Amino acid sequence: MATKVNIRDVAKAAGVSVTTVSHALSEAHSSRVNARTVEHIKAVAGDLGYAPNRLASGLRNQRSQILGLVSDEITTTPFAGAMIQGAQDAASEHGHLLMVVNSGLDNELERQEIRALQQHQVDGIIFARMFNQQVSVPEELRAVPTIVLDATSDNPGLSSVVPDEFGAGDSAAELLVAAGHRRIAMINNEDDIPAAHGRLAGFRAALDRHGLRLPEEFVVAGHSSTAGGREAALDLLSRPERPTALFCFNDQMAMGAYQAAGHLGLRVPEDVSVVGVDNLELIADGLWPGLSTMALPHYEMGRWAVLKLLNELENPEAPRTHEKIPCPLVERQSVAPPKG
Amino acid sequence: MATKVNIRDVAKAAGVSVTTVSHALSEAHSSRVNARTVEHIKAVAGDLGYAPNRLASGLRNQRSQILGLVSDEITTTPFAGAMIQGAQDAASEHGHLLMVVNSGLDNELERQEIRALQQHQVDGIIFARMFNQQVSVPEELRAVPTIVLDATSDNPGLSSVVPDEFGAGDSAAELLVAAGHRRIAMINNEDDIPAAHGRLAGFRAALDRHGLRLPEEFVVAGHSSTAGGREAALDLLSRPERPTALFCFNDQMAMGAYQAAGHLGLRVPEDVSVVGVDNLELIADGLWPGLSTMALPHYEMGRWAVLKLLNELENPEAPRTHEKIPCPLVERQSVAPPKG
DNA sequence: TGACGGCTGCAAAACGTTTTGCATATAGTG
DNA sequence: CACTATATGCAAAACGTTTTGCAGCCGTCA
Repeated sequence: MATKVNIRDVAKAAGVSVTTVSHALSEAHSSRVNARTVEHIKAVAGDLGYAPNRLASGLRNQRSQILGLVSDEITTTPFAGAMIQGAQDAASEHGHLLMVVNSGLDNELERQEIRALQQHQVDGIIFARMFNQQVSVPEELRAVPTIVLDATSDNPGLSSVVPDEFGAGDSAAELLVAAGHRRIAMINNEDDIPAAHGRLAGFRAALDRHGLRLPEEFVVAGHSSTAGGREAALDLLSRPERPTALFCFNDQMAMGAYQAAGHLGLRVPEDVSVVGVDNLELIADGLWPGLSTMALPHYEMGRWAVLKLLNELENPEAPRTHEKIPCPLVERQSVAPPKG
Repeated sequence: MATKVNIRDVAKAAGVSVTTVSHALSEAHSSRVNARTVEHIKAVAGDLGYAPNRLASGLRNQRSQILGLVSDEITTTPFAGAMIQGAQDAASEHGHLLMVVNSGLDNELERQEIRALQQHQVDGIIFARMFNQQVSVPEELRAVPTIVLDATSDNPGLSSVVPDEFGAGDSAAELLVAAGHRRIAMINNEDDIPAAHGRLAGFRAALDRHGLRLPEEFVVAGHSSTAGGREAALDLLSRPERPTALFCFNDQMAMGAYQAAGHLGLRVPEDVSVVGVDNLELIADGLWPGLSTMALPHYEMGRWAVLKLLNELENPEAPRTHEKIPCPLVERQSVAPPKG
């Protein structure tokens, strides 16, 4: 392992002082040194493969150029990847790196990890959840600029970003109404979470707008899983007055709806149209026919969180904001006009 | 934001020198200071909420306590989460933190990210791929201790860890044979990758062991996707001498096999048994009936990689090793004895 | 009583940067 | 030619640790 080359080596090789090298390389201060010298120093630095030690510069500048990302159940959800990628892309574009920790549901461990992040002098922290929820962030975060990702904080002093759940429900209804459906049911998640309330509210609002009432018996809630969706769909689709279209809380429940339809001898989309939420490629692309679904903007939320954090770091007085990011429709083949 | 408390503040508050505080807190050197003093210093440090600045100690010790994890397509695969979690858990248990970067398929970007990691003085790097493959690692990694994760390197000087693909195929065959099947087909991935070769070889070896030949026409390769699995299964299951059991390259292809079976009026597992590989909860748990499948040990591989890296850091002369981790069977309901 | 050894604890240097203040050299002006 | 203004580069301090070498103090033993 070639022993590391430091700024002193560059100075020696270029025949100038350490100061001059630092200035020459610093963009902001390079005006203080002769253009020809700058050129020369850069060449020498390049030849030597010099790369500044960020530990040292972080120490000196009180700015580590590291952002912490603390998340919960990264393992059990397929969304984590997109969120991390969005955050990392944004960070990388601005010369920052991401330190990722996750602690499952263990609060004590989470606080410990946050302290570890702080010891490494992270410049700020993204506090991420894997599904939209209301959280109260650990108190150790008081000491660090923080953005809440895919959740809202009880502390309004923290900026946050969540999907536009209402809009997702609204767009799904629009899609089905535009296809000509009138008898549309929703298979909701039984949990008391913003996504369930928001999607239902948006869905209902859009139907209202079109003069279509959503009858109570056309909203059935189940466990948020394929099995839960299957049971709910079995119920709805075996009624005498069955709906011609189903809006499902998520793609997993929509997968259950497909299974129920198949079991009852109904075809998607000829006999029943289905719309999901999440755009899990694995499911939405895998189902046959492909599932039209509202994509959850995990990548964009990750990006937004980092950008916002960097902005607040730059400008500590910037107002805190609470962003909702739209959920675009991804059309596949699960929606068709109702028969007859 | 309360201004940070440093070791000097602790020393002042405790009425001793900075050195003494450092020694008292250092476990290894705490013998150099009176036990009562140690006690006192620890108390004061606790009261003040002192936490050592790792940037500074890293600079001084030439040991950042940071590990880099560079991966490719974290977004598009659901495995990334488990791999990262495994790595992070192991790192955290040993007082290290993980810096995660991913670069999609952009090699230039990847090298850039690796250099960024190096600037932050990571102690070592995990070079991870999202599916088992042969790689030649970027040359910048020559300068840092590196472990290859879910891939093998053309450079044998790098330790690596992959799933036991052969074993997965072997166990799958064992399961089906034990259930009484004789006419068993494999739906393989058409790509020229270790997983495809390994699983097929293991599968074939186990059948051989039981005196069952795997006829060439019972190995059909398709695109690694639900659609690819569907087509292959459609082919296999509509033959006059159709197989009674299908071993699928992965869970997505198995999902396609379910669809094909459904389409042909065959039931799983009564008419055809199915086994997958991956144990993607989303699919394996979501399918109806649940899919029996060989779990890919992503969590364990992540763990192993970090542990091995830490070990090589500790002990640079440790021999490099190339590990295969077993793929345990996760039984659900997709296997039953053949009819008649 | 004097010397020696063992405990304690301290001062200072080092890790690799960045930046301020100052010194020198050069050019510009009356 | 004297003097000022400007351009260029350097030395040194600081960021917060860790660790080596040394000094003071105490007790012990001859």
